[in-house]
Amino acid sequence: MRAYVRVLKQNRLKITPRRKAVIGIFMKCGLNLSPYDVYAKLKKKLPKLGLPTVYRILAELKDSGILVQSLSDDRLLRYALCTLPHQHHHHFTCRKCNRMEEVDFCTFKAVSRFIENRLNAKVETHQLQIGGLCSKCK
Amino acid sequence: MRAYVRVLKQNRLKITPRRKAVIGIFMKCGLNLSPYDVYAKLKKKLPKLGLPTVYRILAELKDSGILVQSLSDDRLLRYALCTLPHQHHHHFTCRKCNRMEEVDFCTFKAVSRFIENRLNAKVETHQLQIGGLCSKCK
DNA sequence: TCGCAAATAGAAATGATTTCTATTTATACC
DNA sequence: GGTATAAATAGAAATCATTTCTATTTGCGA
Ligand SMILES: [Mn+2]
Ligand SMILES: [Mn+2]
Ligand SMILES: [Zn+2]
Ligand SMILES: [Zn+2]
Repeated sequence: MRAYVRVLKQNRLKITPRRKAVIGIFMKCGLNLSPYDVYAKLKKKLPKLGLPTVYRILAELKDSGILVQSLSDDRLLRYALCTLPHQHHHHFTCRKCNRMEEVDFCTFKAVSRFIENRLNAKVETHQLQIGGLCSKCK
Repeated sequence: MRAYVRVLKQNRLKITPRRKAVIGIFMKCGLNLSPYDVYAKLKKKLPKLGLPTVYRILAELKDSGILVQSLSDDRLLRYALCTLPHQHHHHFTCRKCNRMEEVDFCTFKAVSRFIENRLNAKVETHQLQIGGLCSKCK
């Protein structure tokens, strides 16, 4: 939490109970969570919490690099903690427990070269979603 | 078009003017289109066309393998023609003209091995979105 | 401690997508 | 070519995740 507070300050975001609570939820369960998931998990401790606040905080934490947003098949918003901000990598998501893990390995350069040669295009971005079963769930 | 009609029949879908028109739009412009894009492009020729019909036809054509659905950052539905159905490959999308091109090259096996060794997880799926500028737009 | 910009709650709006139902249409069969 | 039937469609309405708005509260620098 100490480190996250530092990141909040770096980004000129005030250290509010809501923001700490949202980060706490992710630290505790380490899952891939939707805004409503976060809202539901915090509703007991913070009965006055509003859903728009959760949406805003999640977006801010993403912009700060604390969270990553995952594009899932259902096209709903989902976020998870990222421990390697500002460093190119990918994420593996368990389809059963929904846990997300860092994948600090990328072979995209070869694909990029293939595309630039074959299609004569300029490759700028790539995003990889990896799914399966984590060590606990398989 | 001939080939697409065959695919429709294989999937027990009737050959209707709407379905042919939707396929025709993709054949003509070859872009990555949202349901509303398709609707707008067809509204002149088919003034009575309804948006729910477009949504349904796009989903059917995707299920038949004629179209692929792309996950874009805005999380809206988007479809494009796929000429390599039932064959593992990826797609490159031009951020300027929105054209989509086949990328019949994949280096994911190495990433998969890395994950299985490092995380002791079972990798099942992967999806790759590639963006940049096509040969015409760059 | 005080003042103020930032953060929040709650209500409301938005807008993409889906559902529902009555009507129309493609096509298998004669 | 005509007919029966299930599939397809239009149009209205519902759904529901997400965003916007505004009055109130709060963190924190001075
Ligand atoms: Mn990460
Ligand atoms: Mn394809
Ligand atoms: Zn798991
Ligand atoms: Zn282009």
